[in-house]
Amino acid sequence: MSNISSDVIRGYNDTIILYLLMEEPSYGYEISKQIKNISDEKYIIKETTLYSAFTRMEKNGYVESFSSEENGGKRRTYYRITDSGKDYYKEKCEEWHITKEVIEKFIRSDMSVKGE
Amino acid sequence: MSNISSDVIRGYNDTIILYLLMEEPSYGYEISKQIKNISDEKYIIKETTLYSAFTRMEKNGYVESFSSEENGGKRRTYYRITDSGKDYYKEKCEEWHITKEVIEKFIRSDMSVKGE
DNA sequence: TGTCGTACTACATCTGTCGTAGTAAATATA
DNA sequence: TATATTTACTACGACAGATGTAGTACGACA
Repeated sequence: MSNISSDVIRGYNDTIILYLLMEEPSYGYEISKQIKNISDEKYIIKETTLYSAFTRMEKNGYVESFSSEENGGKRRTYYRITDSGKDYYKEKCEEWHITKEVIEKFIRSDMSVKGE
Repeated sequence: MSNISSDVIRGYNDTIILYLLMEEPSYGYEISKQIKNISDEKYIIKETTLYSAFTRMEKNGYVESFSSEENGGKRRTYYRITDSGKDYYKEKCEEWHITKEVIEKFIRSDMSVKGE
């Protein structure tokens, strides 16, 4: 129903993006559509959040960028995940299980409406 | 093993504190010890994070503070959850299930070591 | 007497998200 | 053919929450 904010997911945006880049190299617009689709419209990442994540991750060495103009002439900046990025993704997956368990100790499931 | 950072839990610190305040009114030091114990030392909230959360939540009307000097003479600032705080907690619980589902669509469980 | 545990407060900095705005090419529609 | 919409970004400032560092002060224990 309600769509969640980037702020709630903060710290996992990079992970989400890296997950998609593990399938194949991609670019901003495509990634944002995939996040929207996969999350059933529940999470729509802001453009600025997405592009700043790319910049940050390239700086950290988790992704590499390259340009392509093969298609139609419209230039895009593609990103490819690096080995370091894969390691980081893996770490985040491990951390997620711990984080989830911790948070759930403080969530009363009887107070929330399951499903939607 | 590794203990998680507040940043990952960002947006859920208030929820965690409110959960504990639903049991009974409490104060900073006590809350921080409870978080540490309940999370099996996996999450140790920073003092500054905790106290700024109190200030923010009091401003938002989720908690009310009161002083007590009954015990030993050592003064403490206690916090009590308000009805508004209970509503907020409930909302956050509902949001959590959505957030969790969304994030898990981007987590490869085969890449993470279960248990620890 | 000094250290440790308790119980905070103040303040400056950092990081990631958000809002607003603007550019520009490609494609759809009228 | 003209215009609107979609695609694909970039720039920049604001903001909120977390962090680091530091300092205060009282009580208990050795």
